[in-house]
Amino acid sequence: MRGSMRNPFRRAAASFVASATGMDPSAFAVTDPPGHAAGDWAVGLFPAAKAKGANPAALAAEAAAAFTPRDGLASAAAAGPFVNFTADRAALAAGVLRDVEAAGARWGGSDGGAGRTVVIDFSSPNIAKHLAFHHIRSTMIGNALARLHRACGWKVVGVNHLGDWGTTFGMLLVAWEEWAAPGEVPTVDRLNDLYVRFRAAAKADPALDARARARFAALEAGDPAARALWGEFRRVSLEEYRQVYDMLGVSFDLVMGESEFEEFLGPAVEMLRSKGLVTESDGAEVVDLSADGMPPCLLRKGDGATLYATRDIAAALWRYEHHAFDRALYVVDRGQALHFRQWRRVLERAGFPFAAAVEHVDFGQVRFGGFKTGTRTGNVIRLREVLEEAIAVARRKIEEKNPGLAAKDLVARQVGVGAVIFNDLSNQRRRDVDFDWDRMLSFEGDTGPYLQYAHARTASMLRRVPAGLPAGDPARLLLPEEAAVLRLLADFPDRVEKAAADAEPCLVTTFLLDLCAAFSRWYDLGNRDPALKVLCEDRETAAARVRLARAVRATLERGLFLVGMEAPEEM
RNA sequence: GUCCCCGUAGCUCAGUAGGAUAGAGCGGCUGGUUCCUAACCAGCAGGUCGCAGGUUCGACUCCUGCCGGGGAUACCA
Repeated sequence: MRGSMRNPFRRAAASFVASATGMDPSAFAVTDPPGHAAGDWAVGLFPAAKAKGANPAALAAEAAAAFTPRDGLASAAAAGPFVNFTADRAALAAGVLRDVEAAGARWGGSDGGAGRTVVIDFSSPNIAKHLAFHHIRSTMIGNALARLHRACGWKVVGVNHLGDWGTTFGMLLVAWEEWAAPGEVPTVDRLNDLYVRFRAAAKADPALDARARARFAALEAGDPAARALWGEFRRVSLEEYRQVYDMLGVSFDLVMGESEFEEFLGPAVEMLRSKGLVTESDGAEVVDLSADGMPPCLLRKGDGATLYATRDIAAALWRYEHHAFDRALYVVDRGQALHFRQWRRVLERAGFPFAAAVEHVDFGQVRFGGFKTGTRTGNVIRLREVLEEAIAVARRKIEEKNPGLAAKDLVARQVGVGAVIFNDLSNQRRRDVDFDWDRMLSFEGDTGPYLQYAHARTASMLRRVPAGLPAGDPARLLLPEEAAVLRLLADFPDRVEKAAADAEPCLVTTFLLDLCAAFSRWYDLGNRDPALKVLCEDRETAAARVRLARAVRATLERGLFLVGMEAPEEM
């Protein structure tokens, strides 16, 4: 955790050490002592030792000796080169509860992004195909980043940039015209099959590819029949996707297809040409990037058709023109890293100041049975199928564990979908993921349902809070297990901010796991000793613990929301 | 060939400003439920942090090389 953090206790620790050594607080990292046995927070004196050429242990001893209680810190003790700080327990509880309660629904957020706009390109499937399981990656990472940025005060424009243009649609037109039954109404299922069938057929008969190119050319030229059919393909795809997005709880501010950028492609190429960036190579128009150690960026094929890079350049220009972003995130798998490096370099070379604000938020690929999944290889698991299976498993669990539950179907959806979402967001996004049904459908251990379960337990407990409890004095929260929970709660705003800044949702999911573990340990104390229950006999103590439980519940709900998960009250 | 990512416990992963005995979950073995929801908690076993050098007072973390896995590498996206 950095010195510029918002956690007031960490700040206090850093600023004390800074004042004791005459340095800037930002020079010091505030860490967690191993197992928190020696204190709540620790500061290593290494930076000061380096600056002064002194022994860090001596500096730590000196600083600890000079410590007087302040800002919620009760004591400081040197341990080798570290100073370990222990919170004043009552002040820790009072400070954290006050912050959580005062922030209300905005807890964890900030106004750090106020006045700034971020455009987030996510999900962005190619239409006329199923949403495959791997689409969950861009969709849920992007959705989490959108929510995280909003929580940090940014204006967010979430864009679903549909792949609805290109020679693929020439193939589909040919396939449909060739193989569809008279009067047949297209479905995504059917289109997906036709696409696969076409590719197989084209292997044997190259003439089909030529026809596909011709049909796409007709589509581009505005051929009414081609346009109408394409429009129908697009419509049924969007309807199918809408259902899956609804299941996932995902929405967009803008749904735009590549087709809509058609008119900007020519001008974009001309603009680059006017800047002297376009050269001809083997009949194609390219931006030479050999000086940057990269292959050329192709703008136009030999036959004059534009490419992916052309469209992304035009789209970036459009987005800056219409949304004047301060940050633009492209949540796209790592396989396209070179494309995005080239694209960004072209924007830089063209002299656009916003080129520095665009980021490829890359993520690892999904593999199944050792192979990359994808429509082209036929190694496809449908996202919808995974979600439905998870919901079914959740439904069975509910029947087994909580048969009296009222809204079984609703909760089964929340939990099943939550399990799948959490599974995707629980690791660093850059890691490749192996699709594994057992892990996906596991509801125990470090899983989404574990988080939701902890939330449901707090909610359930809070429903039983007796009337007329006193206000709740934080000074009653003196158990070490309570301190552990409070320490974590105090870190929540920093984690949210860092997750947005690093575009890394797993900073929130791993935080939530830590919080749940700390909460569960605290809660479990009541199984051994009724006096350690939240709702214990002593009304003063119960009142204080209820406040802490409410803070935990609020943080779990908020954290789950930020990563795109539901927080059921019962399960 | 070149470039990028990864390599931490049997499995899946945290550990990311270089700092105190490397932490979880799963799986295995032991315990805990007259219950604020056990979808939980506690304990035990399990590690040459891929290998070899280097920088440093100090390296899982930074640098170099090697090995292993994955990806990318101009007219697909």
